[in-house]
Amino acid sequence: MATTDPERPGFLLPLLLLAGFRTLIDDLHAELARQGHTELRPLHGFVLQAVGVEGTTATELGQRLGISKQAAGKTVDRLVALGYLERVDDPRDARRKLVRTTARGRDGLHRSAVVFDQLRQRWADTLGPDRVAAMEDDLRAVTPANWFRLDVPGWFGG
Amino acid sequence: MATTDPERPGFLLPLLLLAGFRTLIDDLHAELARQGHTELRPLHGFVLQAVGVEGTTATELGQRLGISKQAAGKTVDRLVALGYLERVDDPRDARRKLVRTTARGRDGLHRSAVVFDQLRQRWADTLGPDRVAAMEDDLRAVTPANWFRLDVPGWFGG
DNA sequence: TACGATCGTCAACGTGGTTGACCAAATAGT
DNA sequence: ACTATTTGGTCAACCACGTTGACGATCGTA
Repeated sequence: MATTDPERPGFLLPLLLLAGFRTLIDDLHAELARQGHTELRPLHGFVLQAVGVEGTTATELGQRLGISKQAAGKTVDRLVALGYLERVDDPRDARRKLVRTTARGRDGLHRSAVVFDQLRQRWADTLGPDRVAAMEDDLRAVTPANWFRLDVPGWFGG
Repeated sequence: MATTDPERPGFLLPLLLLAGFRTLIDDLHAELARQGHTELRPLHGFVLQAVGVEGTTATELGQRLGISKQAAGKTVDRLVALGYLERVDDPRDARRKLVRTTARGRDGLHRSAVVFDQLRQRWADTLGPDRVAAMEDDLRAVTPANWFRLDVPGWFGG
């Protein structure tokens, strides 16, 4: 039975994980803003990623993000208004409306991937590539696989 | 100039950090609910922690959490309604209203600390104590020190 | 004493989440 | 072929959390 090291109380771990997440996301969006994507919010990037290049429907998007289809629809509305997504009628099913990324959406998506790679590289430069890889492997070992719930605002707040 | 390993794209790192954070917080609140604190939301635990055992004012709480005093006041309202906080007039300054934890609040705070220690221990059992410590040290090295902004819902969503 | 800074609160609003209800369209069953 | 059920999208009402602006009440100070 190991006792708790008073130097390393358990509550620090989640704070550090959140700080790491937030640092990456803030750095990403600072850089995206510099590259012209000033309106993009953290949430939007994840939604864009979830829509992907093939497109989806609002209902399916909701399932992917772990939120209701109504919430997904609202977020799509906003991203449509911002010019990142578009709705297209599905010729094979008049009920469905396909949600697709626009050229601007794909640009944001591509730039995000590039910046994320750069940020990871920056961490690797600071910590060493093996330490970053170890962190990823360790986190994978203690978190459910293929996890992707994006209802962060509602989850955290309530 | 290192190139990006296609096996380890940069966007995975923030997802894993978020997943780690969320896993810990979800496990904490599942256990707290089991111990009688069913109404506590993730945000509330942090607010409780920020109030501390000495108490504060809404304005100071807002500064600690990185949110406006109005937002802090609203959250205090909710935690008062839930029985975790109480407001007391400051006898030395009629403008100020001290926010203090109730007995129930202190109970939740204490249980949270215990559960967080247990969860960290569980990670140490899985990964090895050195790996958890390394993760903490590494995260500390790449995040701003003494960071504590808790405006997560508004930050992420917008 | 009068003035400026501070504390708490009220009001209005934006954003993201929920559930319930509903219509239209596709699919399944008799 | 005609119902009956399921499915996709939207509208409406609501809650939680954040924002800014305004405004009394109180404190500290010039």
